Amino acid sequence: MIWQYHIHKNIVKRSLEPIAYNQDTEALARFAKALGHPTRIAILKHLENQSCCFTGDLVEVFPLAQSTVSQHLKELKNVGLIQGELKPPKIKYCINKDNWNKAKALFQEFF
Amino acid sequence: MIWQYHIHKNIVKRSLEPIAYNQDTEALARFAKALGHPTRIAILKHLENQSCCFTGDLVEVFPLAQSTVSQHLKELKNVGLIQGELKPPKIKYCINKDNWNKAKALFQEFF
DNA sequence: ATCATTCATCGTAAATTTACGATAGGTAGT
DNA sequence: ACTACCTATCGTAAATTTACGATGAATGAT
Repeated sequence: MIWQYHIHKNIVKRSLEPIAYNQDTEALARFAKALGHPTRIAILKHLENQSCCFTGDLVEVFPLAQSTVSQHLKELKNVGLIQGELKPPKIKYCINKDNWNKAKALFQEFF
Repeated sequence: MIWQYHIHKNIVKRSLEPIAYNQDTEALARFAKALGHPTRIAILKHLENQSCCFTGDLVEVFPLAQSTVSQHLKELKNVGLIQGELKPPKIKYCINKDNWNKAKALFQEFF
């Protein structure tokens, strides 16, 4: 049964170079990915109601560590759906209308 | 410097019980997550054009292993965005209109 | 019954995500 | 300068995702 050893040695060669999809497809997937966690959806819904809020507010709303909330905010910021404004000693987060509308348009076009 | 040992022994207690968000938030996040990969977006766009297609067609379109394409299809099927119909020896995949419209409505309401 | 075709599933490796506590940084007030 | 406050970042563990090749299951044809 020596062959078993060889069979289980299937080293996978991963295609390093990512597939180049068209711009809209990539953008839509990026937005969708950012929306792909209930906490982030909830954060955005909260921001839509309040228009703006501070990190601390969210930490009180969600039963999550402050660092975890911060991480979710970072992701939303990275795709551009929100933006932070320094209001010392706090940071005020708002929806980034431009990119919000971009995302909206992409989803509308898609569906 | 014995304390270093203890400092680095920060075992994380993960909150096992997931947060209960409201139904729509969960559903929207689930759909968004499924759309959160460019390949899956591309597959759905393809299905919108063709109305339907076979797994094999997609394997030719994308530079991905057959098993990988199949896995993406499975995820789309799991959230209900597509459905498969046996057309031996192939399987014909189409968009699931009901759930597609459900997703559409959730995104529209959200934006 | 056997074979070819088509696709799903298994097993696995690497990468990424998600959560936490601990720590660092930046600003306002004392 | 020191302190208090708020938030970002670091380091890490566990879970999940994404990719592959190999295998298995189901059907139609020979």
